[in-house]
Amino acid sequence: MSSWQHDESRAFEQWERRPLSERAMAAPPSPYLDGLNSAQRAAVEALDGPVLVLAGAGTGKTRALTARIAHLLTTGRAQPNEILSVTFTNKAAREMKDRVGQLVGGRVEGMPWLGTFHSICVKLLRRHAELVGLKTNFTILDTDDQLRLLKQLIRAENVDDKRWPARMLLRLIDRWKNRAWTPDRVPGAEAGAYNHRGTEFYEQYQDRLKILNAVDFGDLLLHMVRIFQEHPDVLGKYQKWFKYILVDEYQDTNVAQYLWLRLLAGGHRNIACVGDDDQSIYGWRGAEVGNILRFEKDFPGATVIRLEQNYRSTPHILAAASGVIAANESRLGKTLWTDADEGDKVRLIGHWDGEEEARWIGEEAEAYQAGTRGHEPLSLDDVAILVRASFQMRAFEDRFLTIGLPYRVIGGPRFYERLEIRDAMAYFRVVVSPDDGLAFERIVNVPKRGIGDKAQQTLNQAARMNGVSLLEGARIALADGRIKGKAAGELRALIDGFDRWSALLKDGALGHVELAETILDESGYTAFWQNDKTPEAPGRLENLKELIKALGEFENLQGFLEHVSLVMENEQEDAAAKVSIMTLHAAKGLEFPCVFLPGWEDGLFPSQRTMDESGLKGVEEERRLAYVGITRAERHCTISFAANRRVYNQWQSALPSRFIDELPAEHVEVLTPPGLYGGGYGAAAPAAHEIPGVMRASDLPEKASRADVYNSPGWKRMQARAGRRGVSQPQEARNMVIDAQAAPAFALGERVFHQKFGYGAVIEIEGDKMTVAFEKAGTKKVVASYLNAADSIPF
DNA sequence: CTCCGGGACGTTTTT
DNA sequence: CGTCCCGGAG
Repeated sequence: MSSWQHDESRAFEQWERRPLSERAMAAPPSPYLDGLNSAQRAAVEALDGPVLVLAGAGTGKTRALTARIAHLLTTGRAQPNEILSVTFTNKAAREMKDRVGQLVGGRVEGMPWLGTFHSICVKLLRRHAELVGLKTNFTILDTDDQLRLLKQLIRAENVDDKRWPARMLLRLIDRWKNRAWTPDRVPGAEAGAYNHRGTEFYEQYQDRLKILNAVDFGDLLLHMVRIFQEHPDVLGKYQKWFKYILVDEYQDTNVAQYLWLRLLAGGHRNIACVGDDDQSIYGWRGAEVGNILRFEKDFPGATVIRLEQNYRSTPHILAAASGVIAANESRLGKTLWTDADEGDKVRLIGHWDGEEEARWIGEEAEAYQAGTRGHEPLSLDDVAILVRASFQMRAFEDRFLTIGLPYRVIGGPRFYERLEIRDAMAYFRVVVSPDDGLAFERIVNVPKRGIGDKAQQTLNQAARMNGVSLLEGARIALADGRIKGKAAGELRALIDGFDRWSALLKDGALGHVELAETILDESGYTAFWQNDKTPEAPGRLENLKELIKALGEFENLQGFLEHVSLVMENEQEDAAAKVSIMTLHAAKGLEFPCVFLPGWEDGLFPSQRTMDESGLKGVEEERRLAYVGITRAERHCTISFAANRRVYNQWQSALPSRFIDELPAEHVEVLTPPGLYGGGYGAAAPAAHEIPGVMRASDLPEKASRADVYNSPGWKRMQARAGRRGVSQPQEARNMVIDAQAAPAFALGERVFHQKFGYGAVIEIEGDKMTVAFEKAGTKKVVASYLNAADSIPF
């Protein structure tokens, strides 16, 4: 953490140690104001009425936001529990809590109402659940549960779920909930949706949720909006209680969130929204840029503050980003500037194909690391590759695995989405909330108990006929003798298990951690994975252990379940320096000294599908994504594209992205593709251009041209080569850098284990490169340091 | 219940 | 070219 934060908290502690009389005579110190620029300061001090802070990328938004909270607290305007402060992600919430804590010297015992929209809504909804027909221990369904539920409904209506997939219906309902449309308020224009039965299914779905005592993510907001609308007394209470409201990433709010905020701010209107219309990249999942564009109309008399001084990137990078985003029509408009040193131009390079692009970027990353780019050596942690779509990652993974360049993929499946975690959670859910039929259904036959489809149908029937939960239905079916034989015995044992565990939960005889372990052991779930011989099994057991460990940090099972469905993340810190690979979406909010932006080809980026579905609006959102990508870079930014790319293993050619034309030429250095031009581009030092220390949007850039790239000698050579050979495979990798570190010794024929490919046998050894015949993944060439001896993997 | 093969599909994703 | 899902066969 930077030192100013420590200094400030120390100053505050000193202040608190002074005698009361002294403190009463002087204004409290406000060290959190130190070092803020005037716009940031304005954003901190404009406390009353609606405020919109338009915070460009890298302009110190979080700093202003946290200082604002510190200011509210220090001036005594509000107690910590009277500030409602909303973010989108848990990560953002955590960061804000940490930083506020540092600013006010840890004096604040948490801030109960600083959190994500969803976590705050859960808290509120638990208090008022009965107002929407729920019990206070309702469970939160995830996408998987939702899909299974919808599938049941669809099948019950004899609808062909091939033609009308549950996914489609789920997306539809999701969209409607994002817009705060309850089934009765879905506009007529949407009547044709899902074969004219969309609203009907929506209604059924909501009915089922109520019976299950469950909500989905959308409901968390929707229920609260409804409660606020229908119970003015409840709303009034919270309007008074939350004296100040702060919202982060306002451009990402959907209609339901907007309504929720507007209702809560309806009294005093002390609402401060921070956001950047140019970074709105979640329109496809319901975010309404309109919310931020309309702010001044929604909240008349609002103060609008622009944060425009950028502390992250060099002028060239900023100019490139500004040049691109300037092509968008609907924006509030900001002019980012910096007084940082000029730095490198944004580099642009075209490649023959995607594999060559990956190869080149791998070498560049190594060159930055070694410091042979004419700069200070960088850590691999400082290097990021940001792609439009996750399938692009594979080319990089393959390449980096081959050359032994350490990398990490950010994103991917979350911890709580893993099979074993969800199974374990389902057991806990039934114990905590016996009405949760979806959870019961999930594990009734996991591990295998001989309770197959037919038996499950019987259970469902019994539950429905008697209007009870699935668990109760199971009891009835057993008593009736409708379930017989092996299945009956197993089912009885399972139900007895749940009764026993529920009793243990109630009388608290066992700590919840022990209880959880008991459940997993007695249900046979742990043994199920211990007996499993697939390569994934050890990892899964490991994850279960982690789950139990995490459980220890909570007071009870319910709190934990909530945490896992709402919060739990999958980031194990690991010390080794690695190149980061992630999507542009995942990169929002992050920054790296060195950024590579590959795959800038029309159809890929901007994505064809977005253009087809959303036309110009879609292109604008893609352009904002480009803007987000470029503005992640602090000092080095390299954009690249490939003329040919293998898509579903077919070669396709593409034109460079239209966004490349929008890059201002004077801030871009066009490189010549490697291996074609007597050793490359490296010698060409950038001409020393005069860059004003402060950039304005008025220096509007001439556009770089695709022609620049096409006319480069390297490109022409590539074309010539293409003509000779037709569309072809890329050339074999040339001599690769051999890793100096000693390779672990493996014998020919030895059984080995690889994190990604599983088990295999070594069939060829070439220095530190092993050719391994993997049992599942086929024959691959990999670096020995990625392999373990198979017998060293614990079972 | 489990296994295998045919067929469809193949952005972005948080909570 | 893979992967995933579903349905039918064993």
